[in-house]
This record gives sequence, structure tokens and C-alpha cells, in this order.
Amino acid sequence: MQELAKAYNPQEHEDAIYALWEKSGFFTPENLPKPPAGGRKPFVIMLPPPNVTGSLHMGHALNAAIQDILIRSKRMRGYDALWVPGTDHAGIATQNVVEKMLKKQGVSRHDLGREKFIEKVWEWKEQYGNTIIGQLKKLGASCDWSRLRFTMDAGYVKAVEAAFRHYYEKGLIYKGKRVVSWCTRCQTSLSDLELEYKDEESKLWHIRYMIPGRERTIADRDYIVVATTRPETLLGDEAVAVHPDDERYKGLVGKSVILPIHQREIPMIADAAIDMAFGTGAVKVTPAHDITDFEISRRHDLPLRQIIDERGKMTAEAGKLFEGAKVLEARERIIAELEAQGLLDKEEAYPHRIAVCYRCGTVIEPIPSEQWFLKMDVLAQKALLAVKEKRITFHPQRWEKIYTDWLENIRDWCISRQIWWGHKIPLDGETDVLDTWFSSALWPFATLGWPKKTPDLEKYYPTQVLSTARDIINLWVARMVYSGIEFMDREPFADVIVHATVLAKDGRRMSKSLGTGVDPMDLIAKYGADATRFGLIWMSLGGQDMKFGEEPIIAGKKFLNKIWNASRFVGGRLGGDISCAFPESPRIVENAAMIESAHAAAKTITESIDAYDFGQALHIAYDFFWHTFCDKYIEWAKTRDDEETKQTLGATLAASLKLLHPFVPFATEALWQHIRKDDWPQQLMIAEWPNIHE
RNA sequence: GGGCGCAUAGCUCAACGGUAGAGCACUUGCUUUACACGCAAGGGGUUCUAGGUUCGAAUCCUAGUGCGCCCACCA
Repeated sequence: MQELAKAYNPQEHEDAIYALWEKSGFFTPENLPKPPAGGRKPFVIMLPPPNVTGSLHMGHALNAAIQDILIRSKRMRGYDALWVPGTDHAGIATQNVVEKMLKKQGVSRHDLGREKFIEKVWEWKEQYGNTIIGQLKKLGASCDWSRLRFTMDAGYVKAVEAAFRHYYEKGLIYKGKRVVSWCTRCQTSLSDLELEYKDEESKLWHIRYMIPGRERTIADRDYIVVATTRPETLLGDEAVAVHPDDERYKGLVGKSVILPIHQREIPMIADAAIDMAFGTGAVKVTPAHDITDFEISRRHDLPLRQIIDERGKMTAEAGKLFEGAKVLEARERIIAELEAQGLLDKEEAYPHRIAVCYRCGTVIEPIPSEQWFLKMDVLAQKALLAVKEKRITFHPQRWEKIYTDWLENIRDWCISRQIWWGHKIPLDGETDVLDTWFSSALWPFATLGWPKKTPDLEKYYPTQVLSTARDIINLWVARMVYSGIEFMDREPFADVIVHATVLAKDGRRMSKSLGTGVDPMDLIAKYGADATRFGLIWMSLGGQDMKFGEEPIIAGKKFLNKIWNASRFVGGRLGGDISCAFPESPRIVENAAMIESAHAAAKTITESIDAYDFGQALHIAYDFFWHTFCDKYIEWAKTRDDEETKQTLGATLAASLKLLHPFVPFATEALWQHIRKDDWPQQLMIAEWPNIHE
């Protein structure tokens, strides 16, 4: 055996080891050597496809480590372990990135036109889209790269079309004019889940709507007061609504009031959606520019008067005084006008949350728009039942509530987007593409060849586990569940791991804009991939969010050095004559105890992995290796020279490398390659997992 | 307005009904022939507060305080 360096240096080994793995082809289950008796059962995970805009962040790194631990341990346990990787075209996100790039060259997407622009996006995708794939390899992810997919590759386009047609023919997809959340910058509609909220120090303006004739209302006035945060929308008001039980307005319902500025008569209506306790209990109803008001307007058959256009400017309907003005300019003019006319009752400070686009932060304008919708009631029920009847379990289980609460209060899904980058809507003319999540929802089976009945689909669907971040439980997980049931008649996975969120050291979110982000690639460069994986998993105990610090990664680095040197010692002591097998009936008490400890460790590590307690599994492995094997046994074995002890020493090392491999694959494989004898499995990656039944 | 999570050693976290542990940091020794990325020994906690249940509580219950996150069509 060649001399090993005194200290483990990850940079010397990681790339070579990964190349060795890729060359062997064992990431592809069909290439695995001789199946165990009884054949191999599949164990399948679909990688949540990262956006082609992205590079690996700490959440990705943690999630990749979790999935790799599962896949590697199952592969060693004799499963056809398949981890399917891929990337997501990420509609709006990618379009925005490319638009920004073009802007630097002084070009807008409209300058280019649709076709040219999409060409640019594909170019961009080819150039940068696989950044994260390279980073996953750096991290040691044992994905089957021969099955790499993209949510807009040729086969995937077919899947999306088939899904759309299926829903359409079933009557679940319809087109309609609705008030939708509209981003005036991205020029597209957005679903509820694509909105973010921002606190704003706003004002609540109390406005007087005069009552015609000499009728009197509460407090003996000839006007009623409505409160609003958006006075400019009054130009589109079609009613004033009160609660049906509100005694204050009893006599007025069914009569009318005079809309300020335009002097239109609009009706007073009663609707149960109104909260009597808020403000004056009377609400202006603007059907075209508020989603709730739109719903009220449908119940009362009110017209839809659009006064704001998709660029966020006032339309001709708003009147000559306002046409062409931006919303905020119109607001100022309206307030000034109301004040001049004595119709501004009062204004008060009002802290308030406003919806903004999750991609660009622009304030959302609700506007009426022709859109495609997917009916959700029946599909949502299917997704709910899958969890309620325990065909799908979340880990930790409390996340099921997030999922069920959303599905129980769901609205139809607006699936059309007015952007250029995405799947074209099959029945549509030129304009729209599908929400990016419409294609992601098909991921667990579209990646396996659906709608074709492929052997892969037959063999590998359904998958076993999905591991993901919590913020896409509804955006993605719920949609995969009902899609799987709808198209495959079977839930796409049995277990959903909702992994911890990696927070900055001070407990804030990691984000580029806050400057709190940590780049996992920097950590890999500094400490190696194994140590980085070790640190992340070491911290992820009990499903709690983790405040990230480098200390556990340093602990990982030291631990790897410990493994390295223990192996160096055992290798030197046994002179290359290392056995993988424990002595059958040890006569020496210390050896028997060592073997028993190794079996016990194997058992608890395996059980912890199966329970998705990866942090606990790693702590057990660490404690076993360092404090039992090294501190006690190796120290004792130094004084011995008998065959039984030598055999125990070698076999315990081999078992330890196997148990540690899913967590720290590079160093353990490098050592295996160094100490292995010809009759050993050619790679630790496919070595048999220690027996846990003893 | 609802919901969820967390509060344990200087720091980051385990333990989840039976005498409080780890990693990092700290102290004191060690060129012990695998490892100073190491070895040995050690210091440090009335487990947020106040009640309660129990023979026994960090662990269960109630209330409070402080952080963090999510959902919602109070205009």
C-alpha cells in the first residue's frame, strides 16, 4: 500500500473520487452489480428541480445531503436506488434574469420580439442553466445523470400538453374574465402563492358619499362615510356595501348614493362579506380593482368598470382629469379634489400590508383579465384525502396542517401567465404561457416518460420520498399529489421530508439582499464537501431550523482527519491484510464487545436514517467511531498482536467506513480505494451495508 | 385576525416523566511509536417566569414574557 498523507486533504481526492463514481456508472441502477437474492426493490427520489437561474444555496446543499444519504444508504442495502435530477425552466424568474442581462446591453425584450427573445433565453439556459448541476456534483450527489431532465425538454412539453388536454376535456380547465393579481412590471397575472406582502405606513382616507334628496342617515347626516386605502379606485366604484344585519344602514340598502368626482349614482347593497366592526361598516365596491369586490359584484350583478390598465395607469374610463396618470398620481389628485369639495371626512395613519410581486417586488394591481383557470375543488379533495388517509406522511408531521389548511380553502388556480418564457397553452392563440408550477406539478411521472407508458414509469413510479423546503409545500407538493393521483392513479410519494431552514448566525433569513447569505461552494473550497455535508447534517436535529455557524463544519473536518488516521493506523498495523468479515466466534472479551458495539451502532444508525433523523444518525456514528472504536478499542488493540484482534480491527474499520459513507462519501471512498483487497466490492458506494439483524 | 415553532452550559444545539449531554470556546497537563485537525484530566447549567399534575418534571397541563415563521379578500 502506498503511504497516506498524515492529514486528510479533501481537495486532493474529491474530484478524482467523483470521476471514479461517474465512470463506474453505478448512479444508474441498471448498472449495479449482481442483484441480491430475491432481486432489487426500487428506491426512488426525484430531486426538486432547481431553477435554471440559480446556484446552490445552503438550503439546496442541506437538501442534497439529505437525499444523498438516503440514496447511498439504500443503494448499499441492495435497492435499485434511483435519484432523478433535473432543472426547472422557472418562467418568470428566468425571463426576468434574461431581461436584466439584455437591459445592460440596452435592449428590451420588446425590441427583440418574442421569438428572438426566447432564443436568447435558451442560449442563457444552455450557458448558465446547469451551474447548479455542477455544484451538486461538487457536493457528492449520486444522481443518475443519464436521466437528467428539464421541465421544457421535448418529452416534457408532451407531458404538459397531455395534462392540459386531459383537464380541458374533463371540463376542469376554463377561460374567463376575472380580477387577477397583476404585476405591472412583469406584465403578467400571478397566483395567490406568487404574492409577497410588504408592510407600509399607509393612510386610511374617510370619504363622504352624498345621499341624494333630503334623506338622513346615522348621526343625522346627508352623507355616508366609507374608509379606503385606495381612494383612486373610487372612480371605478359601482356600489357601497354594508352588512345585511347592520342596523345603522337598514333604511339605505336598495337606495343609492352619489359617487364623488364623477357624480354617478351607485346603489347601496347588503353583503355578508362586510365586517360591521371595521371602519364605518360601509365599504366602497370597486369590482374591477379588488378581488373581494369582484366577488361581491358577481353576487349583485354589478358592472365591471376598468379604470386602471395593465401598465398601472388610469384608463379613459377614469375620466379626462385622470386618464394616463399613474395610480399614485391619480391618488394625490383625487385626495386634493375631495378636499376641495369638502368630501374628505378625515384621514388617519394606517399601517397596512400591500401585495407585491414575488419576483420583482412591484406593487400588485388587481385588474380584470381574460385568464385560464384550473378548477380545484375535486383535485384538492383528492390531495386532502391522500394525507388524511395516511397514504402520504409529512416529517415532521406538523407540516400537514399547512397543506390541509390551504387545500381546504382553495380557489381555482389561475394557470395562465402573460410572459414569453414557458409552456404555450395548447388551445390558446399567441399570448399566454402556463404557470411554471403547472409543469413542476407533473415532475414525479413526467421525468419517467409519461404520458408514454415507459418501462421506467412502470418500474419507478411511485417514488418513496420527497425532500423539500417548507415554502413550496403548497406551491409544489400539494400540486404534485393531486396530479399524481389524477394521471397515475397513485400518490407520487409516501413520505415528505420538510427539511430545516438554514438561517444566518443571528437567526435572520439567509438572503443575498440582506448580505446574510453563505455560499456552500465557498465552504466546500475551504473545508471540503464531506465536512460541509457533515456540518449541515450535524446541525439538523429534531427538524428545527438551524442558525448556521462554521463550527460544526470544523468539527466535520477534524472528524474526517480522525477517520483518515485511524484507517492509516489500521492499514499500517495489518499491512494490507484487512478482512471485511468479523471473526465468527471471538474468544477475547474486548473483541466480542467491539463487534457487539459495531452491530448496535449499525442498527441505530440504520433506524435513525429510516426515521429521517439524519442528525441523530450522524451523532451516533461519530460517537461510535471516535469514542468507542478509536479511544477505547484501538488504544487497547495497540498492545495486542493476535489474529483475532487484527481481524476485528480490520472488520470494524470496514464496517465503519460503510456506515459513514452516506454522510461523508468522498473521504470514506478514498480510504476504501486505498485499503481494499481484490475480493472486496470495487467501490464502497456499492459495498454491502453492515448487517443489522444480529 | 388566525395558526405554528422556539426559549437548556459563553455560543449553536441534544435529551422529552426517573440523578442534564455534545460540538465549538475555556482551564491544566502531555513531541504516548494513527491523528496537536491529537491525547488525558477539568471548570461551567436553581433547563425564560409564575402556578398546577405526579412519589418524581427540562420533559405533561395552565397563564405570562421574549424571539422567529406562516396563513388571511378588515376595505
